[in-house]
Amino acid sequence: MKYSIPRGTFDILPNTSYKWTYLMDSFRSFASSFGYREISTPIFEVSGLFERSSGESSDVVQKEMYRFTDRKNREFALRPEGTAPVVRSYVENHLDVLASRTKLFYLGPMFRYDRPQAGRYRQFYQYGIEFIGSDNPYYDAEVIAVLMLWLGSLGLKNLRLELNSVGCPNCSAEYDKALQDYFKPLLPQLCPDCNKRFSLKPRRLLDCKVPSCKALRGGAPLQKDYLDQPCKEHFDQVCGQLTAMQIPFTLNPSIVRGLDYYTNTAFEVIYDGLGAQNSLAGGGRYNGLIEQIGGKSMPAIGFAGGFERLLLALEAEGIELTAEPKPLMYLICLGEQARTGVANYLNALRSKGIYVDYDPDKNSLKAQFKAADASGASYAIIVGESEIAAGTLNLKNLASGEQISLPLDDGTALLGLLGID
RNA sequence: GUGGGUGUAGUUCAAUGGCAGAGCACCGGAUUGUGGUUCCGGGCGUUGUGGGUUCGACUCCCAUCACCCACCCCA
Repeated sequence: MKYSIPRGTFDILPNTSYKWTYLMDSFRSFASSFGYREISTPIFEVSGLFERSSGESSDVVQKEMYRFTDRKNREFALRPEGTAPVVRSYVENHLDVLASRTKLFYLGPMFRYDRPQAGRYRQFYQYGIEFIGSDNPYYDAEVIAVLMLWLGSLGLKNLRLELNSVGCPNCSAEYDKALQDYFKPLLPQLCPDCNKRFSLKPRRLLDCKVPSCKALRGGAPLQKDYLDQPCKEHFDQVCGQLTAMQIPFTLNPSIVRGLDYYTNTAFEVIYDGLGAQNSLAGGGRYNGLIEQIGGKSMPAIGFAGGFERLLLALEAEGIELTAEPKPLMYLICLGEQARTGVANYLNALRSKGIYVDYDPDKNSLKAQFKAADASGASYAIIVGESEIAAGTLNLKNLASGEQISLPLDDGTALLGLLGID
């Protein structure tokens, strides 16, 4: 019986896994220097956590969650996003008592039952940070800065940061009403999806892609005209902070985050040229979420980004962050006696962190040299019967062809020569 | 969930209803003690799967599965 991988998932094979490792390490160290510390939560949680936080009506909850019950009929879901679990952990472990400001980052797989597409998978990997504990607009800018500066540090150029404020529960309700007033007479001309959006999430009317719908929203009321005074001030200050940090952004009034918990600042990083799924990362403020999940009221802001799309973007710009690891040396043996005599030496080098390639099934000198070249090794170590007898080895520089003789010791002679200790 | 496209060797692709092939990769060899180039040799693969039409199907039809792309949604 042959098995195949579940739809919408992928294996990270050795020929690309090193890129993933590099990116993850890079994110870890970048976030760390801004004071964020790693948190890891389970891959599944009680379903109610996501229903309450993301919103019962959100697509993620309605049709994209992988749900299951365990033997005692408890209802769980594979996590579709990272913020709710982090906040759950924050509340459950009383991190708010330990410090008034909490800076967290996370990495890991998320799960959504979507139709797979370019840049969209059913199991996908996200990186993200969450800042909890202050409504200071500086932190909005800091969170965005971590994201933009990190992406910039990888060498990406064609990025666009789009910014909006979705207001607080008070003023956003008023805005929704204004939108409905505007669109109500236009309903017969709008697409069926927009007709659903009208009552469910009026804001979604603003980012429909149907041309006829696009044409009708020219005179729609703008969010910024409906922000109340505190929300407006907050947003202005966020913009000011970003400008001071020299992080370019564009205002986009139609940015609507898909999950219900967002308040005030909402942003998205767009990378054109990835196909339809052009959102590299997104996030925003969620001042009401912590209380909603059972903690005490705490302002917070965060973002999440997708590794798959990031890798696509890097590839699109031809950016090679790191090369596939290659062996430093290739061990060539002639004869059984040499193989036996060199086994311990091979282990000694490898134990000291030297990547040495070796294949005991290849016999001819020619085949072993071919393998050494193919492996990309810089040096060949050549040992035959006469070397064993003399207690020496030959070290050959594969690029220059230069060859010298060294003692077959515990590796110190070789490592010393190469300046590795 | 809806629509369009595509499934042939490890891979990239040929084969117009009439014998399933090539490049690359891989393995072996050209006096098992000095490589990369070159040369020679090495492929019966359920043509994604299951049905159907036909004397005959990789080719046409139906179904199904998978992948790609788009809608939707979002990372």
